[in-house]
Amino acid sequence: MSLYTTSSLKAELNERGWRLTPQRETILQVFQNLPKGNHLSAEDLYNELQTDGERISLSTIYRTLKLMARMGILRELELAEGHKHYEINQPYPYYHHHLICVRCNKTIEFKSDSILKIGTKTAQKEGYHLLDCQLSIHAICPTCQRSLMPA
Amino acid sequence: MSLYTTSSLKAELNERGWRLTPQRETILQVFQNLPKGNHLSAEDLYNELQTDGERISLSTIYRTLKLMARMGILRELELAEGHKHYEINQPYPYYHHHLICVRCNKTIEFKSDSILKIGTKTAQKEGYHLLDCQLSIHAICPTCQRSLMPA
DNA sequence: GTGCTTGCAAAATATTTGCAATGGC
DNA sequence: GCCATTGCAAATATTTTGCAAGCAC
Repeated sequence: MSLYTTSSLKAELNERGWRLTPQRETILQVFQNLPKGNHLSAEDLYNELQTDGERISLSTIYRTLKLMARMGILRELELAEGHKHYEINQPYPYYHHHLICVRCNKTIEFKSDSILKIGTKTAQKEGYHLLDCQLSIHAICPTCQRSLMPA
Repeated sequence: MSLYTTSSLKAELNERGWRLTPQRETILQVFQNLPKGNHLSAEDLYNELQTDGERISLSTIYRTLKLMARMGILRELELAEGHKHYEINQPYPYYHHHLICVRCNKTIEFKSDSILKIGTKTAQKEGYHLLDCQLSIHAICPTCQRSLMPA
Protein backbone atom coordinates (compact mmCIF):
# COMPACT_ATOMS: atom_id res chain seq x y z
CA MET A 1 0.00 0.00 0.00
CA SER A 2 1.79 3.08 -1.28
CA LEU A 3 0.65 6.35 0.21
CA TYR A 4 2.65 8.56 -2.08
CA THR A 5 3.28 8.06 -5.77
CA THR A 6 6.03 9.86 -7.62
CA SER A 7 3.56 12.39 -8.91
CA SER A 8 1.69 13.04 -5.66
CA LEU A 9 5.04 13.61 -3.93
CA LYS A 10 6.10 15.93 -6.71
CA ALA A 11 2.84 17.83 -6.51
CA GLU A 12 3.16 18.32 -2.78
CA LEU A 13 6.76 19.50 -3.12
CA ASN A 14 6.11 21.82 -6.03
CA GLU A 15 3.20 23.41 -4.21
CA ARG A 16 5.78 24.86 -1.83
CA GLY A 17 8.36 25.74 -4.46
CA TRP A 18 10.42 22.64 -3.80
CA ARG A 19 11.64 20.01 -6.21
CA LEU A 20 11.35 16.31 -6.68
CA THR A 21 14.81 14.77 -6.75
CA PRO A 22 15.85 11.14 -7.14
CA GLN A 23 17.21 11.27 -3.59
CA ARG A 24 13.90 12.38 -2.11
CA GLU A 25 12.01 9.76 -4.05
CA THR A 26 14.41 7.02 -3.00
CA ILE A 27 14.25 7.96 0.65
CA LEU A 28 10.48 7.98 0.65
CA GLN A 29 10.53 4.55 -1.04
CA VAL A 30 12.59 3.12 1.78
CA PHE A 31 10.15 4.36 4.39
CA GLN A 32 7.13 3.16 2.43
CA ASN A 33 8.65 -0.32 2.13
CA LEU A 34 9.59 -0.47 5.79
CA PRO A 35 7.68 -3.13 7.75
CA LYS A 36 5.00 -1.55 9.94
CA GLY A 37 6.35 -0.56 13.33
CA ASN A 38 9.95 -0.20 12.14
CA HIS A 39 11.72 3.11 12.28
CA LEU A 40 15.10 4.38 11.11
CA SER A 41 17.60 6.94 12.33
CA ALA A 42 19.53 9.08 9.86
CA GLU A 43 22.47 6.74 10.27
CA ASP A 44 20.27 3.64 9.81
CA LEU A 45 18.85 5.06 6.62
CA TYR A 46 22.32 5.90 5.36
CA ASN A 47 23.51 2.33 5.92
CA GLU A 48 20.35 0.89 4.41
CA LEU A 49 20.93 2.94 1.28
CA GLN A 50 24.62 2.03 1.11
CA THR A 51 23.66 -1.63 1.20
CA ASP A 52 21.21 -1.11 -1.64
CA GLY A 53 23.98 0.53 -3.64
CA GLU A 54 22.37 3.96 -3.38
CA ARG A 55 24.82 6.78 -2.85
CA ILE A 56 23.08 9.55 -0.92
CA SER A 57 25.09 11.75 1.41
CA LEU A 58 24.36 12.03 5.10
CA SER A 59 23.70 15.77 4.74
CA THR A 60 21.00 15.11 2.22
CA ILE A 61 19.51 12.49 4.47
CA TYR A 62 19.34 14.88 7.41
CA ARG A 63 17.90 17.59 5.20
CA THR A 64 15.32 15.26 3.68
CA LEU A 65 14.23 13.76 6.98
CA LYS A 66 13.65 17.20 8.45
CA LEU A 67 11.84 18.36 5.35
CA MET A 68 9.52 15.36 5.25
CA ALA A 69 8.81 15.58 8.96
CA ARG A 70 7.81 19.20 8.51
CA MET A 71 5.63 18.29 5.57
CA GLY A 72 3.92 15.66 7.70
CA ILE A 73 5.13 12.78 5.51
CA LEU A 74 7.35 11.31 8.20
CA ARG A 75 6.81 10.96 11.91
CA GLU A 76 9.70 11.94 14.15
CA LEU A 77 10.20 9.69 17.17
CA GLU A 78 12.12 10.73 20.27
CA LEU A 79 13.24 7.45 21.73
CA ALA A 80 15.68 7.01 24.56
CA GLU A 81 18.75 6.56 22.37
CA GLY A 82 19.82 10.17 22.06
CA HIS A 83 18.97 10.59 18.40
CA LYS A 84 15.81 10.79 16.36
CA HIS A 85 14.06 8.00 14.53
CA TYR A 86 11.63 8.34 11.67
CA GLU A 87 8.80 6.30 10.27
CA ILE A 88 6.10 6.91 7.70
CA ASN A 89 3.23 8.95 9.05
CA GLN A 90 0.04 6.99 8.53
CA PRO A 91 -2.87 9.02 7.17
CA TYR A 92 -5.23 7.39 9.59
CA PRO A 93 -3.12 7.54 12.67
CA TYR A 94 -2.96 4.69 15.10
CA TYR A 95 0.12 5.73 16.96
CA HIS A 96 2.03 3.72 19.49
CA HIS A 97 3.48 5.04 22.69
CA HIS A 98 6.43 4.21 24.90
CA LEU A 99 6.94 3.06 28.46
CA ILE A 100 10.63 3.65 29.07
CA CYS A 101 12.83 2.61 31.98
CA VAL A 102 15.02 5.60 32.81
CA ARG A 103 17.71 3.34 34.24
CA CYS A 104 18.19 0.56 31.68
CA ASN A 105 16.25 2.09 28.73
CA LYS A 106 14.11 -1.03 28.37
CA THR A 107 11.13 0.14 26.36
CA ILE A 108 7.64 -1.29 26.00
CA GLU A 109 5.45 -0.08 23.16
CA PHE A 110 1.72 0.17 23.52
CA LYS A 111 -1.30 1.61 21.74
CA SER A 112 -4.16 3.67 23.05
CA ASP A 113 -7.28 4.98 21.41
CA SER A 114 -7.94 7.38 24.26
CA ILE A 115 -4.62 9.12 23.75
CA LEU A 116 -5.29 9.54 20.07
CA LYS A 117 -8.67 11.02 20.94
CA ILE A 118 -7.10 13.46 23.39
CA GLY A 119 -4.44 14.41 20.87
CA THR A 120 -6.97 14.96 18.11
CA LYS A 121 -9.24 17.02 20.30
CA THR A 122 -6.43 19.16 21.69
CA ALA A 123 -4.98 19.92 18.26
CA GLN A 124 -8.43 20.68 16.90
CA LYS A 125 -9.26 23.06 19.72
CA GLU A 126 -6.16 25.13 18.95
CA GLY A 127 -6.64 24.95 15.20
CA TYR A 128 -3.53 22.81 14.71
CA HIS A 129 -3.30 20.18 11.99
CA LEU A 130 -2.37 16.95 13.79
CA LEU A 131 0.62 15.04 12.48
CA ASP A 132 1.47 12.80 15.35
CA CYS A 133 1.00 12.24 19.04
CA GLN A 134 3.16 10.19 21.35
CA LEU A 135 2.92 9.50 25.04
CA SER A 136 6.27 8.90 26.72
CA ILE A 137 6.07 7.31 30.14
CA HIS A 138 9.30 7.46 32.07
CA ALA A 139 9.48 4.94 34.85
CA ILE A 140 11.63 2.37 36.57
CA CYS A 141 11.20 -1.23 35.45
CA PRO A 142 10.75 -4.07 37.92
CA THR A 143 14.30 -5.34 37.41
CA CYS A 144 15.87 -1.95 38.11
CA GLN A 145 13.63 -1.40 41.13
CA ARG A 146 15.18 -4.50 42.67
CA SER A 147 18.73 -3.55 41.76
CA LEU A 148 20.69 -0.95 43.68
CA MET A 149 23.22 -0.67 40.87
CA PRO A 150 24.04 2.82 39.56
CA ALA A 151 23.07 2.03 35.94
CA MET B 1 7.72 23.97 49.95
CA SER B 2 10.90 21.96 49.92
CA LEU B 3 10.50 18.36 48.84
CA TYR B 4 14.02 17.31 49.74
CA THR B 5 16.01 18.36 52.75
CA THR B 6 19.76 17.93 52.98
CA SER B 7 19.32 14.81 55.02
CA SER B 8 16.60 13.18 52.95
CA LEU B 9 18.69 13.74 49.83
CA LYS B 10 21.71 12.30 51.60
CA ALA B 11 19.73 9.29 52.74
CA GLU B 12 18.48 8.57 49.27
CA LEU B 13 21.97 8.88 47.80
CA ASN B 14 23.68 6.80 50.47
CA GLU B 15 21.13 4.04 50.06
CA ARG B 16 22.64 3.42 46.64
CA GLY B 17 26.26 3.86 47.68
CA TRP B 18 26.41 7.45 46.41
CA ARG B 19 27.48 10.59 48.22
CA LEU B 20 26.05 13.94 49.09
CA THR B 21 28.27 16.65 47.68
CA PRO B 22 27.90 20.43 47.86
CA GLN B 23 27.43 20.46 44.09
CA ARG B 24 24.52 18.02 44.21
CA GLU B 25 22.89 19.92 47.04
CA THR B 26 23.28 23.24 45.25
CA ILE B 27 21.84 21.91 42.01
CA LEU B 28 18.82 20.47 43.78
CA GLN B 29 18.33 23.84 45.53
CA VAL B 30 18.14 25.62 42.21
CA PHE B 31 15.45 23.30 40.95
CA GLN B 32 13.48 23.46 44.16
CA ASN B 33 13.50 27.25 44.03
CA LEU B 34 12.52 27.36 40.38
CA PRO B 35 9.07 28.87 39.79
CA LYS B 36 6.53 26.19 38.93
CA GLY B 37 6.43 25.42 35.24
CA ASN B 38 10.00 26.57 34.60
CA HIS B 39 12.63 24.19 33.36
CA LEU B 40 16.36 24.43 32.70
CA SER B 41 18.78 22.90 30.23
CA ALA B 42 22.28 21.93 31.33
CA GLU B 43 23.56 25.16 29.83
CA ASP B 44 20.82 27.22 31.53
CA LEU B 45 21.68 25.70 34.87
CA TYR B 46 25.37 26.37 34.31
CA ASN B 47 24.71 30.05 33.59
CA GLU B 48 22.29 30.35 36.50
CA LEU B 49 24.98 29.00 38.82
CA GLN B 50 27.69 31.25 37.35
CA THR B 51 25.46 34.26 38.04
CA ASP B 52 25.01 33.14 41.61
CA GLY B 53 28.77 32.88 41.96
CA GLU B 54 28.67 29.10 42.17
CA ARG B 55 31.46 27.38 40.32
CA ILE B 56 30.25 23.97 39.16
CA SER B 57 31.63 22.45 35.98
CA LEU B 58 29.45 21.53 33.04
CA SER B 59 30.52 17.88 33.34
CA THR B 60 29.28 17.74 36.88
CA ILE B 61 26.04 19.34 35.81
CA TYR B 62 25.47 16.77 33.09
CA ARG B 63 26.37 13.97 35.47
CA THR B 64 24.11 15.30 38.20
CA LEU B 65 21.14 15.91 35.93
CA LYS B 66 21.30 12.39 34.61
CA LEU B 67 21.73 10.95 38.08
CA MET B 68 18.78 12.85 39.50
CA ALA B 69 16.58 11.99 36.55
CA ARG B 70 17.37 8.32 37.07
CA MET B 71 16.64 8.65 40.76
CA GLY B 72 13.29 10.19 39.91
CA ILE B 73 14.16 13.53 41.53
CA LEU B 74 14.14 15.42 38.27
CA ARG B 75 11.89 15.13 35.27
CA GLU B 76 13.54 15.09 31.86
CA LEU B 77 11.69 17.05 29.18
CA GLU B 78 12.22 16.49 25.47
CA LEU B 79 11.21 19.77 23.96
CA ALA B 80 11.72 20.81 20.37
CA GLU B 81 15.00 22.66 20.93
CA GLY B 82 17.41 19.80 20.38
CA HIS B 83 18.54 19.46 23.95
CA LYS B 84 17.01 18.26 27.17
CA HIS B 85 15.36 20.35 29.86
CA TYR B 86 14.84 19.43 33.47
CA GLU B 87 12.43 20.37 36.20
CA ILE B 88 11.68 19.05 39.66
CA ASN B 89 9.54 15.94 39.64
CA GLN B 90 6.48 16.57 41.76
CA PRO B 91 5.68 13.74 44.17
CA TYR B 92 2.01 13.99 43.34
CA PRO B 93 2.29 14.28 39.61
CA TYR B 94 0.21 16.70 37.66
CA TYR B 95 2.21 16.76 34.48
CA HIS B 96 1.78 19.08 31.58
CA HIS B 97 1.98 18.13 27.94
CA HIS B 98 3.01 19.80 24.71
CA LEU B 99 1.34 20.70 21.46
CA ILE B 100 4.26 21.55 19.17
CA CYS B 101 4.27 23.07 15.70
CA VAL B 102 6.80 21.10 13.66
CA ARG B 103 7.42 24.08 11.39
CA CYS B 104 7.88 27.06 13.73
CA ASN B 105 8.28 25.21 17.04
CA LYS B 106 5.51 27.26 18.65
CA THR B 107 4.52 25.22 21.69
CA ILE B 108 1.33 25.21 23.74
CA GLU B 109 1.36 23.52 27.13
CA PHE B 110 -1.69 21.81 28.51
CA LYS B 111 -2.73 19.50 31.31
CA SER B 112 -4.81 16.37 31.27
CA ASP B 113 -6.04 14.13 34.03
CA SER B 114 -6.94 11.39 31.58
CA ILE B 115 -3.38 11.14 30.32
CA LEU B 116 -2.07 10.86 33.84
CA LYS B 117 -4.57 8.10 34.47
CA ILE B 118 -3.53 6.23 31.34
CA GLY B 119 0.13 6.64 32.27
CA THR B 120 -0.39 5.43 35.79
CA LYS B 121 -2.41 2.43 34.71
CA THR B 122 0.02 1.44 31.97
CA ALA B 123 3.03 1.65 34.26
CA GLN B 124 1.22 -0.27 36.97
CA LYS B 125 0.18 -3.05 34.62
CA GLU B 126 3.81 -3.66 33.67
CA GLY B 127 5.08 -3.32 37.23
CA TYR B 128 6.95 -0.09 36.44
CA HIS B 129 7.34 2.67 39.01
CA LEU B 130 6.01 5.82 37.32
CA LEU B 131 8.26 8.86 37.29
CA ASP B 132 6.75 10.97 34.60
CA CYS B 133 4.46 10.94 31.60
CA GLN B 134 4.33 13.41 28.76
CA LEU B 135 2.19 13.59 25.68
CA SER B 136 3.88 15.28 22.70
CA ILE B 137 1.53 16.32 19.95
CA HIS B 138 3.29 17.25 16.74
CA ALA B 139 1.19 19.36 14.46
CA ILE B 140 1.11 22.38 12.21
CA CYS B 141 -0.12 25.61 13.75
CA PRO B 142 -2.72 27.82 12.06
CA THR B 143 -0.12 30.40 11.00
CA CYS B 144 2.12 27.83 9.35
CA GLN B 145 -0.84 26.17 7.65
CA ARG B 146 -1.50 29.45 5.89
CA SER B 147 2.12 30.06 4.98
CA LEU B 148 3.85 28.27 2.12
CA MET B 149 7.24 29.30 3.43
CA PRO B 150 9.88 26.62 3.99
CA ALA B 151 9.80 27.48 7.72
C1' DG C 1 41.94 4.97 53.96
C1' DT C 2 38.77 3.67 50.29
C1' DG C 3 36.69 4.77 46.38
C1' DC C 4 33.01 8.01 44.76
C1' DT C 5 33.09 12.61 42.81
C1' DT C 6 34.92 16.69 40.73
C1' DG C 7 37.08 19.67 37.13
C1' DC C 8 39.53 19.93 33.18
C1' DA C 9 40.52 18.90 28.58
C1' DA C 10 39.80 15.87 24.97
C1' DA C 11 36.71 12.77 22.65
C1' DA C 12 32.45 11.14 20.95
C1' DT C 13 27.99 11.76 18.94
C1' DA C 14 24.53 14.01 16.34
C1' DT C 15 23.38 17.45 13.37
C1' DT C 16 24.02 21.74 10.63
C1' DT C 17 26.15 24.75 7.32
C1' DG C 18 29.20 27.14 3.55
C1' DC C 19 30.10 26.59 -0.97
C1' DA C 20 30.87 25.10 -5.65
C1' DA C 21 28.80 21.94 -8.86
C1' DT C 22 24.58 19.73 -10.46
C1' DG C 23 20.21 19.38 -12.27
C1' DG C 24 14.79 20.25 -11.68
C1' DC C 25 11.56 23.52 -13.23
C1' DG D 1 18.48 30.15 -17.30
C1' DC D 2 17.17 30.49 -12.56
C1' DC D 3 17.65 28.83 -8.32
C1' DA D 4 16.64 24.68 -5.35
C1' DT D 5 19.39 20.80 -4.19
C1' DT D 6 23.36 17.89 -3.67
C1' DG D 7 27.89 16.26 -1.80
C1' DC D 8 31.79 17.26 0.52
C1' DA D 9 34.29 19.00 4.26
C1' DA D 10 34.34 21.84 8.04
C1' DA D 11 31.77 23.73 11.78
C1' DT D 12 28.47 23.46 15.63
C1' DA D 13 26.03 21.68 19.42
C1' DT D 14 25.38 18.58 22.91
C1' DT D 15 26.90 15.22 25.84
C1' DT D 16 30.33 11.82 27.46
C1' DT D 17 34.72 10.21 29.15
C1' DG D 18 39.81 9.57 30.87
C1' DC D 19 42.40 10.92 34.44
C1' DA D 20 44.60 13.07 38.44
C1' DA D 21 43.30 15.49 42.55
C1' DG D 22 39.90 16.16 46.17
C1' DC D 23 36.68 14.87 49.53
C1' DA D 24 32.56 12.14 51.59
C1' DC D 25 32.06 8.13 54.04
